[in-house]
Amino acid sequence: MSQDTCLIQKLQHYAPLDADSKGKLAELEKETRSFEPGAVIIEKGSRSEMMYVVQSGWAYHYVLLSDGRRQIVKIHHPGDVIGFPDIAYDKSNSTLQACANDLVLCPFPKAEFGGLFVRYPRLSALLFAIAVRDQVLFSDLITATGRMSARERLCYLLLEMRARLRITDTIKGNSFALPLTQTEIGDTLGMTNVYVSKTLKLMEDQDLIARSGARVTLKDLRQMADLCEFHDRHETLDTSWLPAKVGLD
Amino acid sequence: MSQDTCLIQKLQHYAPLDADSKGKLAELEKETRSFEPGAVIIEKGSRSEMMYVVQSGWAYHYVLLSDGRRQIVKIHHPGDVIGFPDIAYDKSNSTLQACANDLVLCPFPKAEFGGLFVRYPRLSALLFAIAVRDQVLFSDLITATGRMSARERLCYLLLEMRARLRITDTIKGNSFALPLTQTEIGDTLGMTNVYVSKTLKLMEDQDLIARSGARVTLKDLRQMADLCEFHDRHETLDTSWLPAKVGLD
DNA sequence: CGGGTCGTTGACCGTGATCAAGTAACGTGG
DNA sequence: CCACGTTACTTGATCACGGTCAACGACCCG
Repeated sequence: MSQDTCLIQKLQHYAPLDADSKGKLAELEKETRSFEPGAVIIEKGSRSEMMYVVQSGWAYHYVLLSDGRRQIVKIHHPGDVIGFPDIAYDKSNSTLQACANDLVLCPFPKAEFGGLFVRYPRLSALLFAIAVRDQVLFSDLITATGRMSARERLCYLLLEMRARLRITDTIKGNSFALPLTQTEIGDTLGMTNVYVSKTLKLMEDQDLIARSGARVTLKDLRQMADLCEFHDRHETLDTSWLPAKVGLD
Repeated sequence: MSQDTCLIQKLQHYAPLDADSKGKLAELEKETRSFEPGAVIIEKGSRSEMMYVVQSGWAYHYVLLSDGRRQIVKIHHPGDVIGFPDIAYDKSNSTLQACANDLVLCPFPKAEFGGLFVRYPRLSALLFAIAVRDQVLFSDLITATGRMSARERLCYLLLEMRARLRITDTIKGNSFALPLTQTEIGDTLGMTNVYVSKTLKLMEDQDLIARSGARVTLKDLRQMADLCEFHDRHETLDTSWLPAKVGLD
Protein backbone atom coordinates (compact mmCIF):
# COMPACT_ATOMS: atom_id res chain seq x y z
CA MET A 1 0.00 0.00 0.00
CA SER A 2 1.86 3.06 -1.23
CA GLN A 3 0.07 5.89 0.60
CA ASP A 4 -3.36 6.38 2.10
CA THR A 5 -6.30 7.42 -0.04
CA CYS A 6 -8.64 10.27 0.89
CA LEU A 7 -11.22 7.86 2.28
CA ILE A 8 -8.70 6.08 4.49
CA GLN A 9 -7.30 9.40 5.59
CA LYS A 10 -10.80 10.62 6.49
CA LEU A 11 -11.73 7.47 8.39
CA GLN A 12 -8.43 7.42 10.24
CA HIS A 13 -9.20 10.89 11.44
CA TYR A 14 -11.80 9.25 13.65
CA ALA A 15 -10.43 5.81 14.47
CA PRO A 16 -7.28 3.85 13.71
CA LEU A 17 -7.59 1.21 11.00
CA ASP A 18 -5.63 -2.02 10.86
CA ALA A 19 -3.77 -3.04 7.71
CA ASP A 20 -6.45 -5.55 6.80
CA SER A 21 -9.24 -2.92 6.80
CA LYS A 22 -7.08 -0.49 4.90
CA GLY A 23 -6.39 -3.15 2.31
CA LYS A 24 -10.11 -3.75 1.89
CA LEU A 25 -10.82 -0.04 1.52
CA ALA A 26 -8.03 0.36 -1.02
CA GLU A 27 -9.67 -2.47 -2.94
CA LEU A 28 -12.89 -0.46 -3.18
CA GLU A 29 -10.89 2.33 -4.73
CA LYS A 30 -8.91 0.31 -7.24
CA GLU A 31 -11.03 1.18 -10.28
CA THR A 32 -11.46 4.82 -11.33
CA ARG A 33 -13.72 6.72 -13.71
CA SER A 34 -13.34 10.34 -14.78
CA PHE A 35 -16.11 12.82 -15.53
CA GLU A 36 -15.98 16.27 -17.02
CA PRO A 37 -17.44 19.33 -15.32
CA GLY A 38 -21.23 19.24 -15.14
CA ALA A 39 -21.51 15.60 -16.26
CA VAL A 40 -24.52 13.66 -14.99
CA ILE A 41 -23.27 10.48 -13.33
CA ILE A 42 -26.44 8.93 -11.95
CA GLU A 43 -29.86 9.72 -13.35
CA LYS A 44 -32.71 9.84 -10.84
CA GLY A 45 -34.80 6.69 -11.26
CA SER A 46 -32.01 4.59 -12.74
CA ARG A 47 -31.12 1.28 -11.13
CA SER A 48 -28.76 1.87 -8.24
CA GLU A 49 -26.26 -0.97 -8.29
CA MET A 50 -23.04 0.90 -7.71
CA MET A 51 -21.55 3.03 -4.99
CA TYR A 52 -18.60 5.39 -5.39
CA VAL A 53 -15.72 6.88 -3.48
CA VAL A 54 -14.80 10.42 -4.50
CA GLN A 55 -11.13 10.57 -5.37
CA SER A 56 -10.96 14.18 -6.56
CA GLY A 57 -13.38 16.95 -7.49
CA TRP A 58 -16.82 17.80 -6.15
CA ALA A 59 -20.25 16.43 -7.04
CA TYR A 60 -23.79 16.90 -5.82
CA HIS A 61 -27.10 15.09 -5.60
CA TYR A 62 -30.23 16.99 -6.52
CA VAL A 63 -33.96 16.50 -6.87
CA LEU A 64 -35.89 18.26 -9.60
CA LEU A 65 -39.58 19.07 -9.17
CA SER A 66 -41.74 18.90 -12.26
CA ASP A 67 -42.00 22.66 -12.61
CA GLY A 68 -38.23 23.12 -12.56
CA ARG A 69 -37.65 23.92 -8.91
CA ARG A 70 -34.48 22.18 -7.81
CA GLN A 71 -33.15 21.15 -4.40
CA ILE A 72 -29.55 20.08 -3.97
CA VAL A 73 -29.61 17.55 -1.15
CA LYS A 74 -25.96 16.64 -0.73
CA ILE A 75 -22.60 17.93 -1.87
CA HIS A 76 -19.73 15.43 -2.02
CA HIS A 77 -16.04 16.14 -1.53
CA PRO A 78 -12.93 13.97 -1.97
CA GLY A 79 -12.96 11.04 0.45
CA ASP A 80 -16.75 10.89 0.63
CA VAL A 81 -18.67 7.72 -0.06
CA ILE A 82 -21.45 8.33 -2.57
CA GLY A 83 -24.53 6.15 -2.56
CA PHE A 84 -25.49 5.55 1.07
CA PRO A 85 -29.01 6.90 0.61
CA ASP A 86 -29.47 4.87 -2.56
CA ILE A 87 -28.33 1.64 -0.99
CA ALA A 88 -31.73 1.15 0.59
CA TYR A 89 -33.62 1.48 -2.68
CA ASP A 90 -33.28 -0.24 -6.01
CA LYS A 91 -33.69 3.02 -7.90
CA SER A 92 -31.85 6.26 -7.29
CA ASN A 93 -33.83 8.92 -5.49
CA SER A 94 -31.82 11.82 -6.87
CA THR A 95 -29.54 12.81 -9.71
CA LEU A 96 -25.78 12.93 -9.25
CA GLN A 97 -23.85 15.56 -11.15
CA ALA A 98 -20.24 16.77 -11.24
CA CYS A 99 -19.47 20.32 -10.12
CA ALA A 100 -17.54 22.89 -12.12
CA ASN A 101 -14.29 20.90 -12.02
CA ASP A 102 -13.14 17.50 -13.19
CA LEU A 103 -14.30 14.60 -11.10
CA VAL A 104 -12.71 11.21 -10.46
CA LEU A 105 -14.79 8.49 -8.81
CA CYS A 106 -14.05 4.92 -7.76
CA PRO A 107 -17.10 2.73 -8.41
CA PHE A 108 -17.81 -0.52 -6.56
CA PRO A 109 -20.94 -2.67 -6.39
CA LYS A 110 -23.43 -2.48 -3.51
CA ALA A 111 -23.00 -6.17 -2.76
CA GLU A 112 -19.33 -5.62 -2.01
CA PHE A 113 -20.39 -3.12 0.60
CA GLY A 114 -22.72 -5.70 2.15
CA GLY A 115 -19.79 -8.08 2.40
CA LEU A 116 -17.96 -5.65 4.68
CA PHE A 117 -20.41 -6.40 7.46
CA VAL A 118 -19.34 -10.04 7.63
CA ARG A 119 -15.57 -9.73 7.74
CA TYR A 120 -15.05 -6.18 9.04
CA PRO A 121 -17.44 -5.48 11.91
CA ARG A 122 -15.38 -2.62 13.28
CA LEU A 123 -14.98 -0.97 9.91
CA SER A 124 -18.67 -1.33 9.13
CA ALA A 125 -19.56 0.19 12.49
CA LEU A 126 -17.30 3.12 11.63
CA LEU A 127 -19.06 3.54 8.30
CA PHE A 128 -22.32 3.39 10.21
CA ALA A 129 -21.05 6.27 12.32
CA ILE A 130 -20.31 8.22 9.14
CA ALA A 131 -23.81 7.52 7.87
CA VAL A 132 -25.46 8.79 11.05
CA ARG A 133 -23.08 11.76 11.13
CA ASP A 134 -24.63 12.60 7.77
CA GLN A 135 -28.03 12.47 9.44
CA VAL A 136 -26.85 15.17 11.81
CA LEU A 137 -25.64 17.23 8.87
CA PHE A 138 -29.06 16.84 7.29
CA SER A 139 -30.67 18.04 10.52
CA ASP A 140 -28.42 21.07 10.49
CA LEU A 141 -29.41 21.87 6.94
CA ILE A 142 -33.09 21.44 7.78
CA THR A 143 -32.66 23.85 10.67
CA ALA A 144 -30.99 26.28 8.30
CA THR A 145 -33.58 26.09 5.54
CA GLY A 146 -36.50 25.86 7.94
CA ARG A 147 -35.68 28.54 10.46
CA MET A 148 -32.84 30.80 9.36
CA SER A 149 -32.59 34.02 7.37
CA ALA A 150 -30.67 34.21 4.12
CA ARG A 151 -27.55 35.59 5.77
CA GLU A 152 -27.59 32.96 8.49
CA ARG A 153 -27.96 30.21 5.90
CA LEU A 154 -24.98 31.42 3.95
CA CYS A 155 -22.87 31.64 7.09
CA TYR A 156 -23.86 28.08 7.85
CA LEU A 157 -22.96 26.80 4.40
CA LEU A 158 -19.57 28.46 4.33
CA LEU A 159 -18.63 27.34 7.82
CA GLU A 160 -19.80 23.82 7.14
CA MET A 161 -17.72 23.58 3.98
CA ARG A 162 -14.68 24.92 5.73
CA ALA A 163 -15.09 22.41 8.55
CA ARG A 164 -15.50 19.60 6.09
CA LEU A 165 -12.56 20.53 3.91
CA ARG A 166 -10.24 20.89 6.87
CA ILE A 167 -10.35 17.15 7.55
CA THR A 168 -8.58 16.24 4.32
CA ASP A 169 -7.25 19.39 2.68
CA THR A 170 -5.08 21.68 4.64
CA ILE A 171 -6.95 24.91 4.07
CA LYS A 172 -4.54 27.78 4.17
CA GLY A 173 -5.97 30.40 6.49
CA ASN A 174 -9.72 30.69 6.19
CA SER A 175 -9.84 30.82 2.47
CA PHE A 176 -10.93 28.13 0.01
CA ALA A 177 -12.11 27.65 -3.57
CA LEU A 178 -15.85 27.25 -3.97
CA PRO A 179 -16.61 25.55 -7.29
CA LEU A 180 -20.35 26.23 -7.06
CA THR A 181 -22.41 28.75 -8.98
CA GLN A 182 -24.70 31.01 -7.00
CA THR A 183 -27.63 29.14 -8.47
CA GLU A 184 -26.23 25.92 -6.99
CA ILE A 185 -25.69 27.59 -3.63
CA GLY A 186 -29.26 28.83 -3.75
CA ASP A 187 -30.58 25.40 -4.65
CA THR A 188 -28.75 23.98 -1.64
CA LEU A 189 -30.12 26.53 0.80
CA GLY A 190 -33.59 26.98 -0.64
CA MET A 191 -33.18 30.47 -2.06
CA THR A 192 -32.73 32.11 -5.48
CA ASN A 193 -29.46 32.92 -7.23
CA VAL A 194 -30.44 36.60 -7.15
CA TYR A 195 -30.80 36.67 -3.40
CA VAL A 196 -27.60 34.68 -2.93
CA SER A 197 -25.81 37.39 -4.87
CA LYS A 198 -27.38 40.19 -2.86
CA THR A 199 -26.74 38.51 0.46
CA LEU A 200 -23.11 37.67 -0.33
CA LYS A 201 -22.62 41.29 -1.31
CA LEU A 202 -24.11 42.35 2.01
CA MET A 203 -21.84 39.96 3.91
CA GLU A 204 -18.87 41.37 2.07
CA ASP A 205 -19.92 44.91 3.01
CA GLN A 206 -20.17 43.78 6.61
CA ASP A 207 -16.66 42.38 6.47
CA LEU A 208 -17.79 38.85 7.24
CA ILE A 209 -16.29 37.48 4.06
CA ALA A 210 -14.15 38.48 1.09
CA ARG A 211 -14.38 37.09 -2.43
CA SER A 212 -12.10 36.95 -5.43
CA GLY A 213 -13.19 34.78 -8.30
CA ALA A 214 -14.31 31.39 -7.03
CA ARG A 215 -12.34 31.85 -3.81
CA VAL A 216 -13.95 32.86 -0.51
CA THR A 217 -12.26 34.07 2.63
CA LEU A 218 -14.08 33.89 5.94
CA LYS A 219 -12.91 37.06 7.66
CA ASP A 220 -14.76 36.79 10.94
CA LEU A 221 -15.27 33.17 11.90
CA ARG A 222 -16.43 34.02 15.39
CA GLN A 223 -19.21 36.34 14.30
CA MET A 224 -20.28 34.02 11.51
CA ALA A 225 -20.48 31.09 13.90
CA ASP A 226 -22.50 33.16 16.36
CA LEU A 227 -24.90 34.25 13.66
CA CYS A 228 -25.92 30.72 12.72
CA GLU A 229 -25.04 28.97 16.00
CA PHE A 230 -22.65 26.75 14.15
CA HIS A 231 -21.41 23.37 15.35
CA ASP A 232 -18.47 21.60 13.77
CA ARG A 233 -19.63 18.05 13.06
CA HIS A 234 -16.38 16.94 11.43
CA GLU A 235 -13.67 17.56 13.96
CA THR A 236 -14.49 14.61 16.20
CA LEU A 237 -16.75 11.59 16.26
CA ASP A 238 -17.50 9.38 19.22
CA THR A 239 -16.05 5.99 18.35
CA SER A 240 -15.93 4.62 21.86
CA TRP A 241 -18.85 2.28 21.15
CA LEU A 242 -17.21 0.60 18.16
CA PRO A 243 -16.55 -3.12 18.61
CA ALA A 244 -12.95 -4.24 18.92
CA LYS A 245 -11.07 -4.58 15.67
CA VAL A 246 -11.19 -8.35 15.46
CA GLY A 247 -13.60 -9.73 12.91
CA LEU A 248 -13.93 -13.26 11.71
CA ASP A 249 -10.92 -15.59 11.74
CA MET B 1 -40.61 -15.21 22.59
CA SER B 2 -44.31 -14.63 22.94
CA GLN B 3 -45.08 -12.24 20.06
CA ASP B 4 -43.07 -9.81 17.96
CA THR B 5 -42.42 -6.30 19.15
CA CYS B 6 -42.95 -3.21 16.98
CA LEU B 7 -39.29 -3.04 16.05
CA ILE B 8 -39.12 -6.68 14.98
CA GLN B 9 -42.37 -6.27 13.10
CA LYS B 10 -40.98 -3.21 11.30
CA LEU B 11 -37.68 -4.87 10.40
CA GLN B 12 -39.40 -8.01 9.21
CA HIS B 13 -41.40 -5.90 6.84
CA TYR B 14 -38.14 -5.53 4.92
CA ALA B 15 -36.22 -8.75 5.48
CA PRO B 16 -36.81 -12.03 7.35
CA LEU B 17 -35.04 -12.35 10.68
CA ASP B 18 -33.79 -15.60 12.17
CA ALA B 19 -34.68 -16.57 15.74
CA ASP B 20 -31.24 -15.60 16.97
CA SER B 21 -31.51 -12.03 15.68
CA LYS B 22 -35.03 -11.70 16.99
CA GLY B 23 -33.85 -12.84 20.38
CA LYS B 24 -31.15 -10.22 20.37
CA LEU B 25 -33.60 -7.48 19.41
CA ALA B 26 -36.05 -8.57 22.08
CA GLU B 27 -33.18 -8.25 24.53
CA LEU B 28 -32.75 -4.59 23.59
CA GLU B 29 -36.39 -4.08 24.45
CA LYS B 30 -36.49 -5.90 27.75
CA GLU B 31 -36.32 -2.80 29.95
CA THR B 32 -39.01 -0.12 29.68
CA ARG B 33 -39.43 3.45 30.89
CA SER B 34 -42.60 5.53 30.78
CA PHE B 35 -42.90 9.26 30.24
CA GLU B 36 -45.85 11.57 30.52
CA PRO B 37 -46.99 13.84 27.70
CA GLY B 38 -44.53 16.62 26.96
CA ALA B 39 -41.77 15.16 29.15
CA VAL B 40 -38.21 15.98 28.11
CA ILE B 41 -36.28 12.70 27.80
CA ILE B 42 -32.89 13.83 26.51
CA GLU B 43 -31.59 17.35 27.01
CA LYS B 44 -29.50 18.76 24.18
CA GLY B 45 -25.85 18.74 25.26
CA SER B 46 -26.24 15.93 27.77
CA ARG B 47 -23.99 12.89 27.49
CA SER B 48 -25.45 10.47 24.98
CA GLU B 49 -24.84 7.00 26.35
CA MET B 50 -28.19 5.39 25.72
CA MET B 51 -30.31 4.54 22.74
CA TYR B 52 -34.02 3.72 22.79
CA VAL B 53 -36.64 1.72 21.00
CA VAL B 54 -40.09 3.33 20.95
CA GLN B 55 -42.65 0.89 22.29
CA SER B 56 -45.70 3.16 22.26
CA GLY B 57 -46.47 6.85 21.85
CA TRP B 58 -44.75 9.51 19.75
CA ALA B 59 -41.71 11.67 20.49
CA TYR B 60 -39.67 14.22 18.62
CA HIS B 61 -36.17 15.67 18.47
CA TYR B 62 -35.82 19.43 18.20
CA VAL B 63 -33.16 22.11 18.09
CA LEU B 64 -33.73 25.46 19.77
CA LEU B 65 -31.99 28.58 18.51
CA SER B 66 -31.00 31.13 21.10
CA ASP B 67 -33.78 33.55 20.17
CA GLY B 68 -36.48 30.92 20.57
CA ARG B 69 -36.85 29.73 17.01
CA ARG B 70 -37.33 25.97 17.03
CA GLN B 71 -36.83 23.28 14.41
CA ILE B 72 -38.19 19.79 14.94
CA VAL B 73 -35.77 17.51 13.12
CA LYS B 74 -37.29 14.08 13.61
CA ILE B 75 -40.57 12.60 14.79
CA HIS B 76 -40.46 9.07 16.21
CA HIS B 77 -43.22 6.48 16.13
CA PRO B 78 -43.58 3.05 17.74
CA GLY B 79 -40.94 0.64 16.45
CA ASP B 80 -38.42 3.40 15.71
CA VAL B 81 -34.91 3.33 17.07
CA ILE B 82 -34.05 6.62 18.76
CA GLY B 83 -30.45 7.75 18.98
CA PHE B 84 -28.82 6.98 15.65
CA PRO B 85 -27.71 10.57 15.07
CA ASP B 86 -26.38 10.83 18.61
CA ILE B 87 -24.37 7.65 18.37
CA ALA B 88 -21.62 9.47 16.51
CA TYR B 89 -21.21 12.16 19.18
CA ASP B 90 -20.66 12.03 22.87
CA LYS B 91 -23.20 14.77 23.50
CA SER B 92 -26.73 14.96 22.18
CA ASN B 93 -27.25 17.35 19.32
CA SER B 94 -30.93 17.86 19.96
CA THR B 95 -33.56 17.61 22.66
CA LEU B 96 -35.93 14.65 22.80
CA GLN B 97 -39.45 15.26 24.01
CA ALA B 98 -42.64 13.21 24.27
CA CYS B 99 -45.65 14.25 22.21
CA ALA B 100 -49.14 14.85 23.56
CA ASN B 101 -49.63 11.24 24.63
CA ASP B 102 -47.95 8.82 27.01
CA LEU B 103 -44.67 7.42 25.82
CA VAL B 104 -42.96 4.11 26.58
CA LEU B 105 -39.31 3.66 25.61
CA CYS B 106 -36.89 0.77 25.90
CA PRO B 107 -33.41 2.09 26.73
CA PHE B 108 -30.20 0.24 25.95
CA PRO B 109 -26.55 1.36 25.99
CA LYS B 110 -24.67 2.45 22.85
CA ALA B 111 -22.00 -0.17 23.43
CA GLU B 112 -24.57 -2.92 23.14
CA PHE B 113 -25.42 -1.57 19.73
CA GLY B 114 -21.74 -1.73 18.76
CA GLY B 115 -21.70 -5.37 19.77
CA LEU B 116 -24.33 -6.17 17.15
CA PHE B 117 -21.79 -5.63 14.41
CA VAL B 118 -19.65 -8.52 15.60
CA ARG B 119 -22.22 -11.25 15.98
CA TYR B 120 -25.05 -10.10 13.73
CA PRO B 121 -23.65 -8.82 10.42
CA ARG B 122 -26.89 -9.28 8.55
CA LEU B 123 -28.94 -7.56 11.22
CA SER B 124 -26.50 -4.67 11.47
CA ALA B 125 -26.56 -4.24 7.69
CA LEU B 126 -30.35 -4.09 7.90
CA LEU B 127 -30.11 -1.41 10.58
CA PHE B 128 -27.66 0.38 8.33
CA ALA B 129 -30.32 0.32 5.63
CA ILE B 130 -32.79 1.85 8.08
CA ALA B 131 -30.27 4.57 8.92
CA VAL B 132 -29.71 5.50 5.28
CA ARG B 133 -33.44 5.30 4.63
CA ASP B 134 -33.66 8.06 7.22
CA GLN B 135 -31.17 10.04 5.17
CA VAL B 136 -33.59 9.86 2.27
CA LEU B 137 -36.40 11.04 4.53
CA PHE B 138 -34.22 13.96 5.59
CA SER B 139 -33.61 14.80 1.92
CA ASP B 140 -37.33 14.77 1.32
CA LEU B 141 -37.90 17.14 4.22
CA ILE B 142 -35.14 19.43 2.96
CA THR B 143 -36.78 19.51 -0.44
CA ALA B 144 -40.08 20.34 1.26
CA THR B 145 -38.75 23.14 3.48
CA GLY B 146 -36.37 24.47 0.84
CA ARG B 147 -38.53 24.48 -2.25
CA MET B 148 -42.20 23.94 -1.49
CA SER B 149 -45.15 26.18 -0.68
CA ALA B 150 -47.01 25.89 2.61
CA ARG B 151 -49.75 23.74 1.12
CA GLU B 152 -47.28 21.42 -0.55
CA ARG B 153 -45.35 21.01 2.69
CA LEU B 154 -48.45 20.04 4.61
CA CYS B 155 -49.44 17.53 1.93
CA TYR B 156 -45.97 16.06 2.23
CA LEU B 157 -46.10 15.78 6.01
CA LEU B 158 -49.51 14.14 6.09
CA LEU B 159 -48.69 11.65 3.34
CA GLU B 160 -45.36 10.81 4.93
CA MET B 161 -47.00 10.11 8.29
CA ARG B 162 -49.63 7.97 6.71
CA ALA B 163 -47.00 5.97 4.82
CA ARG B 164 -44.99 5.50 7.98
CA LEU B 165 -47.89 4.49 10.18
CA ARG B 166 -49.12 1.95 7.66
CA ILE B 167 -46.09 -0.27 8.24
CA THR B 168 -47.04 -1.09 11.82
CA ASP B 169 -50.55 0.18 12.51
CA THR B 170 -53.34 -0.84 10.28
CA ILE B 171 -54.72 2.59 9.50
CA LYS B 172 -58.41 2.30 8.85
CA GLY B 173 -59.16 4.13 5.62
CA ASN B 174 -57.10 7.26 5.22
CA SER B 175 -57.71 8.64 8.62
CA PHE B 176 -55.36 8.77 11.61
CA ALA B 177 -54.82 10.57 14.90
CA LEU B 178 -52.23 13.34 14.81
CA PRO B 179 -50.99 14.06 18.34
CA LEU B 180 -49.12 17.21 17.28
CA THR B 181 -50.09 20.81 17.91
CA GLN B 182 -50.07 23.18 14.97
CA THR B 183 -47.04 24.85 16.49
CA GLU B 184 -45.22 21.51 16.38
CA ILE B 185 -46.29 20.92 12.78
CA GLY B 186 -45.02 24.37 11.92
CA ASP B 187 -41.72 23.77 13.67
CA THR B 188 -41.31 20.61 11.61
CA LEU B 189 -42.02 22.27 8.29
CA GLY B 190 -40.41 25.64 8.91
CA MET B 191 -43.57 27.75 9.19
CA THR B 192 -45.63 29.43 11.90
CA ASN B 193 -48.55 27.96 13.81
CA VAL B 194 -50.73 30.74 12.38
CA TYR B 195 -49.98 29.82 8.81
CA VAL B 196 -50.40 26.12 9.52
CA SER B 197 -53.90 26.90 10.74
CA LYS B 198 -54.73 29.00 7.70
CA THR B 199 -53.32 26.48 5.25
CA LEU B 200 -55.08 23.51 6.85
CA LYS B 201 -58.32 25.47 6.67
CA LEU B 202 -57.66 26.12 3.00
CA MET B 203 -56.95 22.43 2.35
CA GLU B 204 -60.20 21.55 4.10
CA ASP B 205 -62.09 24.01 1.90
CA GLN B 206 -60.49 22.39 -1.13
CA ASP B 207 -61.64 18.96 0.02
CA LEU B 208 -58.11 17.62 0.27
CA ILE B 209 -58.51 16.75 3.93
CA ALA B 210 -61.08 16.65 6.72
CA ARG B 211 -60.44 17.21 10.40
CA SER B 212 -62.22 16.38 13.62
CA GLY B 213 -60.35 16.92 16.83
CA ALA B 214 -56.87 15.46 16.56
CA ARG B 215 -57.94 13.18 13.74
CA VAL B 216 -57.18 13.88 10.07
CA THR B 217 -58.65 12.24 7.01
CA LEU B 218 -56.86 12.44 3.70
CA LYS B 219 -59.73 12.78 1.26
CA ASP B 220 -57.83 12.94 -2.01
CA LEU B 221 -54.59 11.00 -1.80
CA ARG B 222 -53.97 11.23 -5.53
CA GLN B 223 -54.16 14.99 -5.71
CA MET B 224 -52.16 15.44 -2.52
CA ALA B 225 -49.42 13.17 -3.84
CA ASP B 226 -49.35 15.06 -7.13
CA LEU B 227 -49.11 18.39 -5.36
CA CYS B 228 -45.93 17.52 -3.50
CA GLU B 229 -44.61 14.79 -5.84
CA PHE B 230 -44.71 12.33 -3.01
CA HIS B 231 -42.71 9.10 -2.82
CA ASP B 232 -43.44 6.39 -0.29
CA ARG B 233 -40.11 5.54 1.34
CA HIS B 234 -41.54 2.96 3.73
CA GLU B 235 -43.31 0.41 1.62
CA THR B 236 -40.18 -1.33 0.35
CA LEU B 237 -36.44 -1.31 0.92
CA ASP B 238 -33.81 -2.93 -1.24
CA THR B 239 -32.25 -5.62 0.92
CA SER B 240 -30.71 -7.64 -1.89
CA TRP B 241 -27.21 -6.46 -0.93
CA LEU B 242 -27.43 -7.68 2.67
CA PRO B 243 -24.93 -10.40 3.56
CA ALA B 244 -26.24 -13.89 4.20
CA LYS B 245 -27.67 -14.45 7.64
CA VAL B 246 -24.73 -16.34 9.06
CA GLY B 247 -22.59 -14.41 11.46
CA LEU B 248 -19.82 -15.71 13.64
CA ASP B 249 -19.85 -19.33 14.79
C1' DC C 1 -16.32 39.03 -33.03
C1' DG C 2 -20.65 36.43 -31.27
C1' DG C 3 -22.99 33.52 -28.06
C1' DG C 4 -23.08 31.38 -23.68
C1' DT C 5 -23.12 31.27 -18.73
C1' DC C 6 -22.54 33.70 -14.49
C1' DG C 7 -23.00 37.45 -11.47
C1' DT C 8 -24.94 42.13 -10.34
C1' DT C 9 -28.38 45.52 -9.59
C1' DG C 10 -32.94 47.72 -9.48
C1' DA C 11 -38.16 47.86 -9.50
C1' DC C 12 -41.91 45.53 -8.06
C1' DC C 13 -44.62 41.88 -5.94
C1' DG C 14 -46.43 37.99 -3.03
C1' DT C 15 -46.10 34.38 0.31
C1' DG C 16 -45.99 33.75 4.66
C1' DA C 17 -44.46 36.21 9.18
C1' DT C 18 -45.94 39.18 12.83
C1' DC C 19 -49.15 41.14 15.89
C1' DA C 20 -53.34 41.04 18.10
C1' DA C 21 -57.94 39.89 19.57
C1' DG C 22 -61.20 36.46 20.26
C1' DT C 23 -63.17 31.57 20.86
C1' DA C 24 -63.24 26.86 22.48
C1' DA C 25 -61.85 23.12 25.35
C1' DC C 26 -59.76 21.62 29.29
C1' DG C 27 -58.40 20.90 34.19
C1' DT C 28 -58.07 23.15 38.67
C1' DG C 29 -59.71 24.80 43.03
C1' DG C 30 -63.49 27.39 45.53
C1' DC D 1 -71.30 23.68 39.80
C1' DC D 2 -69.07 27.68 38.42
C1' DA D 3 -65.02 31.10 38.15
C1' DC D 4 -60.29 30.75 36.59
C1' DG D 5 -56.24 30.12 34.10
C1' DT D 6 -54.07 27.80 30.49
C1' DT D 7 -53.33 26.09 26.04
C1' DA D 8 -54.76 25.37 21.32
C1' DC D 9 -56.84 27.11 17.44
C1' DT D 10 -58.92 30.76 14.48
C1' DT D 11 -59.23 34.98 12.03
C1' DG D 12 -58.02 39.60 10.42
C1' DA D 13 -54.79 43.62 9.57
C1' DT D 14 -50.38 44.79 8.42
C1' DC D 15 -45.60 44.07 7.20
C1' DA D 16 -41.14 42.36 5.36
C1' DC D 17 -38.08 39.01 3.56
C1' DG D 18 -37.01 37.13 -0.22
C1' DG D 19 -38.98 35.95 -4.97
C1' DT D 20 -39.71 37.49 -9.73
C1' DC D 21 -38.60 39.90 -13.72
C1' DA D 22 -35.52 42.34 -16.42
C1' DA D 23 -31.49 44.72 -18.04
C1' DC D 24 -26.63 44.91 -18.09
C1' DG D 25 -21.62 43.80 -17.52
C1' DA D 26 -17.78 40.43 -17.13
C1' DC D 27 -15.79 36.59 -18.65
C1' DC D 28 -14.85 32.56 -21.39
C1' DC D 29 -14.55 29.83 -25.37
C1' DG D 30 -15.19 28.96 -30.31
